Amino acid sequence: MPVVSGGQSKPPAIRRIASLAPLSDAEISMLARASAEWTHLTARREFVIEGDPVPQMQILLSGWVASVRQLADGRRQILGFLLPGDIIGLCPQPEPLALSTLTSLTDVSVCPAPRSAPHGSLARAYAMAKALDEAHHLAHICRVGRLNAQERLADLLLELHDRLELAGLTDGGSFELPLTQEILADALGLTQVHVNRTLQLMRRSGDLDWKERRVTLHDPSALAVKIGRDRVRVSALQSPAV
Amino acid sequence: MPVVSGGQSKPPAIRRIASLAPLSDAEISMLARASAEWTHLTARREFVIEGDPVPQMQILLSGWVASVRQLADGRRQILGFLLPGDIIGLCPQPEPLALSTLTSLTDVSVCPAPRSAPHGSLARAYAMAKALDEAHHLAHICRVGRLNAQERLADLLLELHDRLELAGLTDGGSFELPLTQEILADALGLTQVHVNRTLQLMRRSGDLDWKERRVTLHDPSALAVKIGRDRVRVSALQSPAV
DNA sequence: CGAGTACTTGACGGGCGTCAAATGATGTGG
DNA sequence: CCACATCATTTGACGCCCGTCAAGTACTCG
Repeated sequence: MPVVSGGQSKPPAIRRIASLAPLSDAEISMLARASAEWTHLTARREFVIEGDPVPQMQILLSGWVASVRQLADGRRQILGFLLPGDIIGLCPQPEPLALSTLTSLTDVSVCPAPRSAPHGSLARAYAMAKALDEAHHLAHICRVGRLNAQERLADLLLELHDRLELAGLTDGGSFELPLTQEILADALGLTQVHVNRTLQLMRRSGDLDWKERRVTLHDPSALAVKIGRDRVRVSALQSPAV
Repeated sequence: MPVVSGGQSKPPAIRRIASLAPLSDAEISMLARASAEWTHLTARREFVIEGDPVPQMQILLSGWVASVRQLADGRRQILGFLLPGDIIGLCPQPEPLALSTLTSLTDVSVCPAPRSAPHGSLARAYAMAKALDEAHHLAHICRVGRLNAQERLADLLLELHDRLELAGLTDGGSFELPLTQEILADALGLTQVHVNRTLQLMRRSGDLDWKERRVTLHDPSALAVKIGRDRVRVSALQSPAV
């Protein structure tokens, strides 16, 4: 659960938001206060529905969420994943409608996102978050449009690794991946069976390991080079991470 | 080229922007004045490069632009198309870097986009434009991830039709499509050869016609139903068009 | 009229989907 | 603590959609 830890370091979600812009102490404590009002959500709940009005802006504090579209005949496409520190309902237009359904993949906790002052650092952090969202969507188009199964898997896992790293949720190349192969398949535009086969291949070639909900990329940067992946950059002010 | 016509109706680009929010007369004439300072660009020029700083915000007045990513080994993925009335360089974050390369597919004219007052209708129009961009990107993920070749083609052509309609650039189900089959292939995650074959099929089944750079969808709404496509909606304030 | 570009068509192969079933995990109640 | 249901992973056989390679046919333009 979201515990604002005693004295040591920031909780993952806040740590990640703070990495987007140099927040003031006042802004950090706004976030800390907001995260005290967290709510809980169990796994497999559709808590935002495509086409419905977008609810109050929220911060995902812990757990994983998928942004999903379902086709009439049952096919599903996962548009992206939301990780701790990601913002829900960040839409500049008036009376926004949700562009996708949000489903909790795990137990999840969220809290209301503090309103930002017009020109403060928090507003900048939100703008960066929105831009990163867009960058991830574009990366996903490329993945699904032009990469083969192995490249898709590697590329997605590397993106998730980079994003989780900013929240302090990685341990070297290793991190928790609370997804089933079927969910990966729906994200990558593949079938569950083929994802499985591709994973076997990558395990045997030593690229990764995956047991008990934990993935280990044996050499993330080598893998990134191998498939020709660049890190995401959306602003010149940004360190060359995420 | 961009002629602010004598007395009759608004030029396509302005017409489309005005469809996003109820602009005041003052705002409309700001747009008209801005469009008088248009610049020209010939076809096949990369005028924004991925990773470079984003230039001054501009309005695409006429012509088609592709948002492109090129992989190291030569594969290309087109992330989306920009049509007259679309905004270039609309990024809220500070010192933004371009997330994709912009290539003119035809001769193109652009003009600087007027700065919007903080809470005016023009700001709302820009916010809507940004939201529509996002919606189109998400639609593209689904297309490329889960639709087969025929569905991809139909879905993309329907989207382009709907967007051009708002600019007054359609004639029933028919509109100019200044794209080669190779460019369509790069957008749809297919090969040029397979796009060709798919087009033949759809021609023979009576779904569409395409000669001399002009496509005709014989029955757009029937086609939309056939492939299970909904129109894009990003705000409750929006009429159920585009 | 020749060169370039876009479109068309055919033959063939492979990556990935489909169908089906076995094996292994996880959890719940008796 | 075991019986049993449920869910996730694994594996095999087979086939199709789409990619690849190659050649031929229009168009356009200098």
